[in-house]
Amino acid sequence: MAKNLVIVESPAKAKTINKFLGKNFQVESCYGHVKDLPKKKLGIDIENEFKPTYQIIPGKKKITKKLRDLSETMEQVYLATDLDREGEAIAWHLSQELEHTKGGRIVFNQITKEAVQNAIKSPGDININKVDAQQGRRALDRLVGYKLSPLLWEKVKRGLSAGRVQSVAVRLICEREKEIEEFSLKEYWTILAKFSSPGRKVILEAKLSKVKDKAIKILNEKEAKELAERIEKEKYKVTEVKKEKKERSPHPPFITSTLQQTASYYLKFSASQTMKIAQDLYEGQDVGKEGRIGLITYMRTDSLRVAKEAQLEAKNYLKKELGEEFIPAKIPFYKNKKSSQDAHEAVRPTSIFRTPDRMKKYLPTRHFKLYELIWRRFLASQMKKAILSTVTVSIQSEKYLFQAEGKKIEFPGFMTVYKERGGKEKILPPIKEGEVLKLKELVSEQRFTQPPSHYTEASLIKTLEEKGIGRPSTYVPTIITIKTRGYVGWQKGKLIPTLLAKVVNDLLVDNFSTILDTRFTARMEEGLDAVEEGKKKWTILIGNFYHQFDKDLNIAKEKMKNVKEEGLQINSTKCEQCGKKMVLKFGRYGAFLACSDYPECKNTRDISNKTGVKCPTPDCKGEIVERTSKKGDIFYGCSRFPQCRFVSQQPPVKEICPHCQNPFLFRDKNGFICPQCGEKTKGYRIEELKLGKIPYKIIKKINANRVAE
DNA sequence: CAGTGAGCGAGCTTCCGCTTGACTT
Repeated sequence: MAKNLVIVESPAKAKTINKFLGKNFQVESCYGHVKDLPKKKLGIDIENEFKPTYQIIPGKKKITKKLRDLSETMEQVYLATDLDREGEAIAWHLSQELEHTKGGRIVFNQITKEAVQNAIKSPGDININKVDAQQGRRALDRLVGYKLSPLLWEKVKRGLSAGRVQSVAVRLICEREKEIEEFSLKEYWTILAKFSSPGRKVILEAKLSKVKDKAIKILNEKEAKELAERIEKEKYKVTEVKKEKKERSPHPPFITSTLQQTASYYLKFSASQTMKIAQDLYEGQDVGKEGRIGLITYMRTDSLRVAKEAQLEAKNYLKKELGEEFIPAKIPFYKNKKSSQDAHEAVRPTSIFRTPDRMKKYLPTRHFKLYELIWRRFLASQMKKAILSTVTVSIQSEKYLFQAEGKKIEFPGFMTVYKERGGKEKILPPIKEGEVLKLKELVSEQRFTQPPSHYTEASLIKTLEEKGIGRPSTYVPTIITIKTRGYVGWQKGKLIPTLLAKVVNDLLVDNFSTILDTRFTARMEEGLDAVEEGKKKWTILIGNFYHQFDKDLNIAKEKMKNVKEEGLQINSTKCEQCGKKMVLKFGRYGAFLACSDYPECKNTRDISNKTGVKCPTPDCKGEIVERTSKKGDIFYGCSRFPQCRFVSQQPPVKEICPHCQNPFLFRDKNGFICPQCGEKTKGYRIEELKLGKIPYKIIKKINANRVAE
């Protein structure tokens, strides 16, 4: 029987460490937090120095009892929870619930035999300042969440929620939407020339970049045509061939946020899919002789740190498999962000020698793809920089400057295993300074300045992470929460704020500007750091915050618009029964218009965003309206539903049909489709003309961003 | 890919952060 108990947070970690410690040790997991504030009550005694009431989390009673019973039979009990704030609090909670914790508090931030054995040799005490920082964080989140949410139940709709993280996330999404709505597209044109070198078959494509030493600015088709005519009349020669060498460094290994972003970009995984699959890889897969083994390190981390052992292994692998020339002179070091809690390593393969090729037959497709991505990213991070050479060719006439850019990989370095965006080579034909060129063809292309894009899960997580809002374990749950509350809808992977989100966000920003500030969390963290350093009591920190918050709350209770009772006037729609104003309210099925004279007049009306687009169904007199499904997906359907059942996931685009001149098109797989005549069209059309002696093409774009209002 | 909110009223909704396995349909 083992004499000593070691408690860690994750069962997979327990299993690994069990192997390191031998027969005298039993390693068990507490599965995260075991105690917390009660769910149904505030659990913070505001009158009494914010004294928290903790209870064993209902679902954790069994595991807590198991650990307590075990602790009775053990000589030493070591608390080996994570070394971050939350881990310290878990250790503290465990120390309250167990028979004894004589072994003490031990910490390690990488799961290697040496690190764990060293930790056992030098136990310490629970760091109460760190625990207090956690208590401060917990209390603040509870106060904000459990005071703001009920205010919203009273003022807007039952079941709503607000919090330090989710409300800022919603704010970001709302503000981005506003920028997009306010963006006005500006048309501009580019001109591309194809040159040939006399006597050779070489064709060089170059972009017009300057007119009489000034940057080009072509605003419309007429200007483009006039310019093309003048360009055609001049003589051209190569005035400069500029070569440069550039180094490109590999990305650091993955942390949770970058893993989610990159898997979204390359593999089209949702953030929660990525986490689920990564969890499977972490917990272990059956891989032949080795049996069931964890393939990657822990996937919820904010640290770029890599165990020395893993770096040496990577070096060995490179030496054996790729060659010494890929090994950098110095072992790479990636510096963490200030906000990193550094409890776990970066996400990396547990052994670089378990190559994706070898693992392939043991893994389902998606698991394989994610493993390969993690494996490549890590190996790349341990490799030499790539060296690229660029060449810029300038072709000039008296008035015009054209430029062509080429790119060549001189030494691929890390790019051998990890391809990047924009990493493609473009080789220009050999060309010398002073060479006279002949203009063969001109192409004018219509373009539009593009509005900022909607947030996706991945880009929202990126922004939150950059601002230090939320933690690796909460990015996915936060997104799920704001979706289930009805604050955001889906449209092709884009996060679109609902009317509800906009109304709630305006109320919160107006009344609680401090908390809704994107820098609020960073400021809170500074305060918590002071607590952790023993410079400030957590109760004073929270007291200062609550003092102002309570004032804001009281003002808001008085003055905040009660949308639930009065509704919100959003347009000049009149009630067709009594002539009074119709106002916006939020019901079980989303937003609707109600008569402002309720309860005297009980008239209600559906709200839908009109697009001004005719229904494409033959003989249907309906109009396309934007709607939201039960699941929160945004779609476009006929206003005559259920008589007409036309639906489209694609929004109508404000572009003229080249066939019938109907002013709206829908997006289609390969381009666009006209709702009036059914004509399919690509995303552009090309007009071919003759300009003097040379062919001249005009490419006009269909701008998919010009969504009909 | 969507059909409904307001008859009445008791009881209830909610935060962020740490971790998965044990439930039923």
